[in-house]
Amino acid sequence: MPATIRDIKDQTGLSLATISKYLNGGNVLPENKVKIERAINDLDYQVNEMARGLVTNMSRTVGVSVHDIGSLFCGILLRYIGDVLKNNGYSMIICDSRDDAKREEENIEFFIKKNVDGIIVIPSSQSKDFLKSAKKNNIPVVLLDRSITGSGCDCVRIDNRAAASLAAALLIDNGHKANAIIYSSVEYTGIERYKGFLETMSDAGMPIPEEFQMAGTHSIEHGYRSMNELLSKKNRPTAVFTTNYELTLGAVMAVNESKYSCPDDISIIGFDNLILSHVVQPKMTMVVQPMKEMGEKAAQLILFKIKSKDKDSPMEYVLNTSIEVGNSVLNLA
Amino acid sequence: MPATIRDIKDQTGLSLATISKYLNGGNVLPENKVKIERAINDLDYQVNEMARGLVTNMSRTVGVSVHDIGSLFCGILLRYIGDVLKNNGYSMIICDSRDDAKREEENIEFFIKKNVDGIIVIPSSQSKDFLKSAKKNNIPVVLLDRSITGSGCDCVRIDNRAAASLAAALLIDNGHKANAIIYSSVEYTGIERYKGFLETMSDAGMPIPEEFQMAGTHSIEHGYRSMNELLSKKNRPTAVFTTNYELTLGAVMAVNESKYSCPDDISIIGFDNLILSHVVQPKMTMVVQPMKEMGEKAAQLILFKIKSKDKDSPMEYVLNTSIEVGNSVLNLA
DNA sequence: ATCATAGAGCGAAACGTTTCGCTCTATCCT
DNA sequence: AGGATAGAGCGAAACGTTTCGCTCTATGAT
Repeated sequence: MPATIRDIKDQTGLSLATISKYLNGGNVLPENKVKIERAINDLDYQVNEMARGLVTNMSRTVGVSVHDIGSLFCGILLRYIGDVLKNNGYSMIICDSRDDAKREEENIEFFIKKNVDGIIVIPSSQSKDFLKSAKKNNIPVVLLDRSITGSGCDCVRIDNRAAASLAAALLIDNGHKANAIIYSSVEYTGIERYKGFLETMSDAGMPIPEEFQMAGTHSIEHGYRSMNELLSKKNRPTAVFTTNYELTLGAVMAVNESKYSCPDDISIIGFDNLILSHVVQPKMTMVVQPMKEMGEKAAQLILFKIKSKDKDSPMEYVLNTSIEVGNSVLNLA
Repeated sequence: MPATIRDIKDQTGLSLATISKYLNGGNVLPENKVKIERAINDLDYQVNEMARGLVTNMSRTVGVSVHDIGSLFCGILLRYIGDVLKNNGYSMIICDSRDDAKREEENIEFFIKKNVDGIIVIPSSQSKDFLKSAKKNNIPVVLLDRSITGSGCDCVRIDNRAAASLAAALLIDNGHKANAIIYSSVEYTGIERYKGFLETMSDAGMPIPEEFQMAGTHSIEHGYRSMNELLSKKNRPTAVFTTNYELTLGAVMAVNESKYSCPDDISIIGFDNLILSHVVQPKMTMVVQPMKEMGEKAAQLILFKIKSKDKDSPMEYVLNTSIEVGNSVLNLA
């Protein structure tokens, strides 16, 4: 039913090869160009991507596996990724891994079955099992947000240590001397932020005591429980750094439900400025990541990898973070 | 490089037709079945979906256009849609329309260019322009969450009037007599909720005065400004019904920043129970939609439409809502 | 014993592109 | 004027499946 290149051949009298050449950006005589364009218009022709894919072995599709499609963080990244891909004629097929390494691996298998040209992963864990099948099928992979140690993969992320240092510096500037950190110890990202924070504090002569280092999972629960624990101590910290969105959420919940208030009784500096900062009271002070840049860079990078088919040494883009100042940190200085 | 059906033919000595039949669930002799399965394993064979698609004219792909991929609401729906599709061997390609009718139309065009078998739309507006190209190409469309009047389209949604009635009934039960509504007057959904709320209140002998009917866009801003306006009135309402997630967010922000507090000075009943209800103080009372059921139903429906290739009269699934009770509504009774 | 029938297998055509290697024409240089 | 060259066009093969319509065998009924 839909028009094919053959219909265009019939209307223009040109050969399939010439028309195909035109469609793929090759040079044809101006008069022929006019003819072809008219025919395309008349017939409402659209390239059959499956036929094209069969020959070229390219689907013009990128698979994106996100650690949690229900998270705002991923949603925002997906927006920017999608924009770049679409503008380049690529579609994105999305799978949710729900923070589960096994599911993540299945997603990659699924992508391969669907003949994607490239894969972007917002990893759910440090597991690199999923890389195997991608490597085997020679499909380029770009990691976004969280890198995986020793993966040898292309990656777009922030400098997590530096970001945590920013947070530490801000607390120091505001005169806080009893500081705590609630972090995720199950991820590279979280551990880096932890290291950056501790190092900067130590360098400033204010090492963080063990009991103020709250390790745990990447979850609202961990944030919630840890904050409760901190608040119940005899010597409460004056400030807490929560190293990701979920932890920040949980910590804020805990404070809101307690008899204490922020920032008068406890200061909080969070991570990832999403909608949260507009709705909770007081307005949060947060370390923010350049979401737009991250998403766009990841998309551009995977497109480049697809086109260049290269074996170049993996690239790593490390983007800068900044602090958005709200009212959740009290000035003690 | 990857194995083809021809390699299986070589290893088993069977014909292409027989192997294809097996792959598509047809009957073959038990001994041949064993042979084929062994070959598939040995060769690590995977069907080339593009070749298959070229013949069958099916891509086993569904396009999903969401009104805002950055919204939690869409993220959650996408999770459930994705699960069902993937379990059925279908991939979903996602486009964001950012609440823009033009972009929505472009998304559909894009889907068609990509040869999707079916389309799910979480519409961004009442515009039905985008339906044209889908109809022309004979691709089934399922509307999710928001129906479009006169579209004649399959649809999965809640009964918005009934949902609003629930909210009204709860306020009435709690003895509220001065009630306001902040709603989106630019959407069918919002208008239905408005009607349901007003009707139930009228029936109870408590019609909502004009000045307590806050019409506007579907946005945090509208919720924020309207709540501020309501709070500044001499005769404040005792309760406010906010008819969607963004409006609820905005309204809560306004109250938090004001000298008033919820629920002591003003009660709020919101819509769409997302993470918000856990983090804001007090815990919100909300009308909740059955997200899982909605997503899954929409996916099942589009799969059915694709398979049955039918011209049946459009189906409409209307799901039930419920109320999740928190502490944001004061009992005056 | 003969015939009809059901089930399984097969060969070949078809799906709609791209691409390889060739021919042809027109241009430009010497 | 003759030869080299660049540019455009073309025919045909190839990509990896599915499917149509046929043949063949084995079974069961008469």
